[in-house]
Amino acid sequence: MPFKLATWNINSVRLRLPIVERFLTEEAPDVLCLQETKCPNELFPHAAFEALGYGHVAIHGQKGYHGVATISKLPFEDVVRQDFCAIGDARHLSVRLQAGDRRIRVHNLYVPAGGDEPDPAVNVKFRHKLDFIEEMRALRAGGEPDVSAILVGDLNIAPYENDVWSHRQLLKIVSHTPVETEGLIRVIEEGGWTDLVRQHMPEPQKLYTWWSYRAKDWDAADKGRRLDHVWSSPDLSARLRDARVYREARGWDRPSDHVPVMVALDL
DNA sequence: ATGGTTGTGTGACAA
Repeated sequence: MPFKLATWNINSVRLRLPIVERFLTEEAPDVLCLQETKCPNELFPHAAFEALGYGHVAIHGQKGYHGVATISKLPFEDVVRQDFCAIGDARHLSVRLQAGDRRIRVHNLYVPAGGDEPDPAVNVKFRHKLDFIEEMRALRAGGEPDVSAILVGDLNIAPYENDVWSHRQLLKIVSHTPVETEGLIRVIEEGGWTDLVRQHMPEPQKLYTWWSYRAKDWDAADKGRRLDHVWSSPDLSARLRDARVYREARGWDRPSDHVPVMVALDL
């Protein structure tokens, strides 16, 4: 049995419980990393996950905005919540677990969206996003001796040309500007990470994980972006068996604007 | 260029 790990920006874990339960039942990942839970810690729906066999849940939530959670069939040896940019946002959570013969650090991240104006001088949200990416450079695939690493999440950046519906038309749109895409690729390269989804489905294949709620017909227009990512250390990328984007989840009842992304590793 | 939708928690803001 492969080790399966998924990431999903759920846009309210409480409102989306029915489709999260559907995904867990149908696909049975060992670990599911959620972003935008929008749920204070004391209101997190633990019982629903426990009932499906996910007895190990680490949360980092806040009221109203942001929030990440890592839901697992496997126990955690360690949980860390990092306060990126020191402003108290719940945007990072990492756990260490044992899968097969590996110990794995799993980072779950929700990178700031960055607002509409891609100019850090006039838009503090964009400044925050660029600062956040800078701080991510400290996350290394080989950060701990004898521990493999996975980094997932809604990184709110589509780094490659075919991660957006039109490279040319999105070059000045936040999520695909050169300062963001180059910054994220530097995090990948300096950190020793491998983009598992692109390893499995290389450019120039178009790949999207997000479609705006604002489009009249998201499926027909298909103006998507690949904002959700799964990276790993090289020892794990050598064990990659499968990577999938669950496009169909965008059409489920009361969907998130993001869909799940899952990898399977032979461990 | 503009406006389009969704969620939290019932306002204004974030995405």
